[in-house]
Amino acid sequence: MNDLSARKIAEPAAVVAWRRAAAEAAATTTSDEGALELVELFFFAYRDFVGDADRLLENYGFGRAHHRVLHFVSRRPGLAIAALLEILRITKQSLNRVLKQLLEAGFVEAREGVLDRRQRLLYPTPQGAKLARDLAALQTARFLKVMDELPPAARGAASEFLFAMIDSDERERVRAHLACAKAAGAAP
Amino acid sequence: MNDLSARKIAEPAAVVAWRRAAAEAAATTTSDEGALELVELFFFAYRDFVGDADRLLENYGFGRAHHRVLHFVSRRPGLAIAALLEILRITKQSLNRVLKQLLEAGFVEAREGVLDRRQRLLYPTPQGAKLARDLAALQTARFLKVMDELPPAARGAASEFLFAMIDSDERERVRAHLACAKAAGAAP
DNA sequence: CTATTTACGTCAACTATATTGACATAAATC
DNA sequence: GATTTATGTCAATATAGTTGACGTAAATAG
Repeated sequence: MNDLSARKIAEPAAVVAWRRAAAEAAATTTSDEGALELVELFFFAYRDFVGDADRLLENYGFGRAHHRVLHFVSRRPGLAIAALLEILRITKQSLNRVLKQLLEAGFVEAREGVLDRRQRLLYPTPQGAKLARDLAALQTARFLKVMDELPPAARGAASEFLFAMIDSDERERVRAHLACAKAAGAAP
Repeated sequence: MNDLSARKIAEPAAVVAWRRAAAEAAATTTSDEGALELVELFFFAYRDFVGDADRLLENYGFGRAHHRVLHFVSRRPGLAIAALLEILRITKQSLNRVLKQLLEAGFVEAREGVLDRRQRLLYPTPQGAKLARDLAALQTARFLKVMDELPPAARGAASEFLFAMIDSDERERVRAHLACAKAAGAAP
């Protein structure tokens, strides 16, 4: 029932039907009704997207908050507290509780900054890096499957679409952040 | 700074640069690194997407939970409790707190089911319908702006992409739900 | 060199959203 | 008449967040 290889064969009926409906709805311009559908689709898509990781996190006694911290620390090793707070948009008090747990459990470690010794730069431990990879694998698997299901022409569009959904005054920051993460990920 | 009309002219630099990068990254197949970027873009996009509504909800002393209930009740008037619980994937105890507040504040009303008198069918009051419209307007505005920024060929792809992101065994349900909401919305 | 600012930690009280578990009621159904 | 179903409710608990106040060490401005 949950077999991935079977899905490709068993499921396209809904996808095909949807593709037709979507194409009709968005043929020329997007209507208000079409936009309302997108609102709901976005809600359902995000719900299922985070659901994958939630189930794995339970085994470690962690929640979504831990996941987000571990993810961004792993993607950007050497991240300072302030930078992390800005990404997550939470208060330092809220971060501190989950971060402390990750530090104590040995999934993240903090090193004194070399340029600025007030900073505590965050790094994943080997254990933390492994969990981050496992979590990321679940989520990238969903995207890779989606890309496989989508017609090739629509693949780049997904990325453009998501980027356009971000507040315009935040996009540069996000782009810089992604570039930084890409550089960090390429090294080891 | 937050002027919508100005954005169209002031902002496309980032969008254009991104479009090129996205096209390159997803030219043939989507790599693991590309999928990781999508994971983060999805996070940031959702964060900003719900942020709009959050600010409006504050004026009413409501939170996201109230928003979700009000949204689905407004989109599907006559929704039964059990159906709403399945959509939201929360427990009835959790729903009850939020729903009670919406009922007391006069944004939602419950009527006894005619076919099954055990059911409490939920309807938005005129006041609730107005708030739901205002909230939806914020979110559809974001989508409409995005669709405007995107090349026409990419517009249908957004909908397809989001639909494909939903758990495959949930898609039929979502599709049915959307069809129902569309029918309800078309009437008045 | 002193004064201020910055980066961070921490204690405390509180809110919002969710959970599990147990029990209650009325209506529908077998 | 017995059971299942749709819903409500009380209680305890967990998670994730908030505001506000205060502390400390290091960087930086005067």
